[in-house]
Amino acid sequence: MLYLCPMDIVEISKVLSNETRVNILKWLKDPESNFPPHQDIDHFDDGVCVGFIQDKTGLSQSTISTYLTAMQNVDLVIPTRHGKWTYYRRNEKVIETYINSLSKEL
Amino acid sequence: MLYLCPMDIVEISKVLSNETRVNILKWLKDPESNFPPHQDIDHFDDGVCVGFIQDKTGLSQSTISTYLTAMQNVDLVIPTRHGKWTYYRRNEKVIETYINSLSKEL
DNA sequence: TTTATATATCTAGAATAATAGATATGAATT
DNA sequence: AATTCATATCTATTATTCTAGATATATAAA
Repeated sequence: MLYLCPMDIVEISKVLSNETRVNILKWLKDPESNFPPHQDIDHFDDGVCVGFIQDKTGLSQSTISTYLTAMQNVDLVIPTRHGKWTYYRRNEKVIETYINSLSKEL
Repeated sequence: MLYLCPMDIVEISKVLSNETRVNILKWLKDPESNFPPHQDIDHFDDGVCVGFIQDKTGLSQSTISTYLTAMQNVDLVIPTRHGKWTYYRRNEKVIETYINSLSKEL
């Protein structure tokens, strides 16, 4: 079983202390039912493009991009570039490790 | 199994997005080894007094009192007054429910 | 090779959090 | 009842986060 260090736990908690960012993580659990189908790609294997996430939140493009970058910085999500689009998917390993760490540390 | 609503999850995450507050929660898990013995009371059944927690953090009295009040507001800790002192202990039920909720929601 | 599109980054203002000093409250002590 | 002690609350300052508009970049399309 893997655990995060205290600092990483706090950093991830910061990211999760915002309702929009938590929602994004939740939506990415089931892209099929939370987002329209992509055009260039007929699957969600690499996640969801920024524009779809932005549309769903109603916040500005720059805000959502900033959020996703923050989530990526603590490895909660993984970006993949396909042409003009960046797709973001959950990093299940880190999410699980974070919860394990809370269970142990907290 | 009990779960918290999304708003409560975010509010608790906010409290946990600060290293000092996370440390306080951790220290309260094992008061015997983290704090000196109380004078008026020879046990930690109701938790630890504010002064001891303040000493351990090195932050000001008002800051620690504010932190503990914030933790109490989301039910992470339970205060008990004995004479001049307020003792704070962990609310294990809420901590467990928070982790359960993350496991399910996240 | 200009133009359009998607995303990222920069810049800045508004909102919130961190933090401590001063003051208030509540309980014990003198 | 005046004093002391522990904690809480008020007030103010600084630091950080939120958020969006403007701009930059990277890719695709014309």
